[in-house]
Amino acid sequence: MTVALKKPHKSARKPKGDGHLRRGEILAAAEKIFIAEGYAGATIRKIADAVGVSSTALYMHFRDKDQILLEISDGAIGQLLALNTDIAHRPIDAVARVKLMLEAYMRFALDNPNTYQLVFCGSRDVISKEKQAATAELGDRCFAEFSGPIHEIAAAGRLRTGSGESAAQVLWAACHGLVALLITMPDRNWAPREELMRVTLDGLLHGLVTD
Amino acid sequence: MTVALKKPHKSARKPKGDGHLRRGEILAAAEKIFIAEGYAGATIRKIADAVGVSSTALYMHFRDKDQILLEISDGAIGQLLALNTDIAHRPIDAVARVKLMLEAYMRFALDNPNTYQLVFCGSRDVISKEKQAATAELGDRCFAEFSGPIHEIAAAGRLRTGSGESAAQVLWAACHGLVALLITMPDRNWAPREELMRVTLDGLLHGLVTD
DNA sequence: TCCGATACTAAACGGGAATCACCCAAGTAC
DNA sequence: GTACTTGGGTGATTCCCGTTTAGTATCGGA
Repeated sequence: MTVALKKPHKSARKPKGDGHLRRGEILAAAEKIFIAEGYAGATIRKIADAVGVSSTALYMHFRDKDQILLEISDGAIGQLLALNTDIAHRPIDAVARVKLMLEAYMRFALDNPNTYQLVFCGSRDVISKEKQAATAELGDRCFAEFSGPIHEIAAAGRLRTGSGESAAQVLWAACHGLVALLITMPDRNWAPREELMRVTLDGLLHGLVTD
Repeated sequence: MTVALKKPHKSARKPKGDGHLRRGEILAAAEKIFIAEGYAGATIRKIADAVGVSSTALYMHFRDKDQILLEISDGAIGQLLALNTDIAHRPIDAVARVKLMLEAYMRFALDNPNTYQLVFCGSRDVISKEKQAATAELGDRCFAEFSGPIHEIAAAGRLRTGSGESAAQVLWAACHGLVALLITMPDRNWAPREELMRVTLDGLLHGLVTD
């Protein structure tokens, strides 16, 4: 019964994880490595070593490497979605909601650069399209949440140019561009991040939305 | 003397490329494959096969795979730089020059998606920082060329908010974001590209620059 | 007590980039 | 002509990757 009585097996095999405990262990280890070393750095073997298990064992719990990392990303994107829905329900001006959402989006990206890259900069080179299904759907819901207030603004006739849809896409793209460049080229001579974010938001909102 | 007299060697070895001809052959083959299949698809072996040479031979002419692909990118970015310098010297309003440059930038990206991704979306995962030296320098010169008219605008006191430097970076980032998303997520429900580009440019310029 | 399911393992596969030790042709010096 | 150098070429090898295969230890239940 007690652990101490366990006879040493001939193999150094790790005992079964009780229940679905092992799955969580793998995700936790993978997340740590992924955050520290990015997609390419988080190899199956490294993750397995960190858990103290053979690389093959990961395939008991996950279909492949991408599933592990996308599952991690799902968690993170879920947080982003939660932020967005929270902001969406605040009783404030639609423009203010848009601003808050985009700010939250950019801070999220800068706080989780590897996750952000995996989900939003992932070329089809690195990760195949079909596997992204679940994560992409979460991203869609984020965007939908964000589109809400934009369409309110459009419906109120406050868009200086373009449709609500294109305005939403452009706002998203501009913020994406800023954080993507900050993440992938961190050594450039950037103006202070806060100012860049402010200029992006103020500039675009002032240019797109009439008072 | 004549080629016809050449005795067949025991090996099917490809004869030496005269002069530095082989180097060009490799670049041409690599470019074709890279454009068609992207970074991961352009493997050393595929390129070597296309040239009709062993994979090892590529290392006679290039330090590693990245050097080949970055050299290709240099050519493309050179074109972009030429476009920018051309526009820079036109006798038109600074705002108009900015607009033209950004438009040219976006069209270039959409026309050369793989090159664009390699240079501007390249995570450190995929391609190490030091190797980017030459290409990054070209990119810098592009940005410098682009910054010129922006600083003119700033000097004329026509900037509604932020410094010239931050305005330039924000404008670049916004355009980057748009094309990066269009390239990496081509299947989304995008508004027409022309409208997205127009709304981005009109919106931001209207928001940042006073008449 | 045996049995099947489950969670694990070592070993191997195939394919990437890069390197190794060697090879051959051509030029040049003597 | 003969030796030496040099530059472009090669097949085999190394190392790492994700993934697969075939086999093994352990456990819950009949």
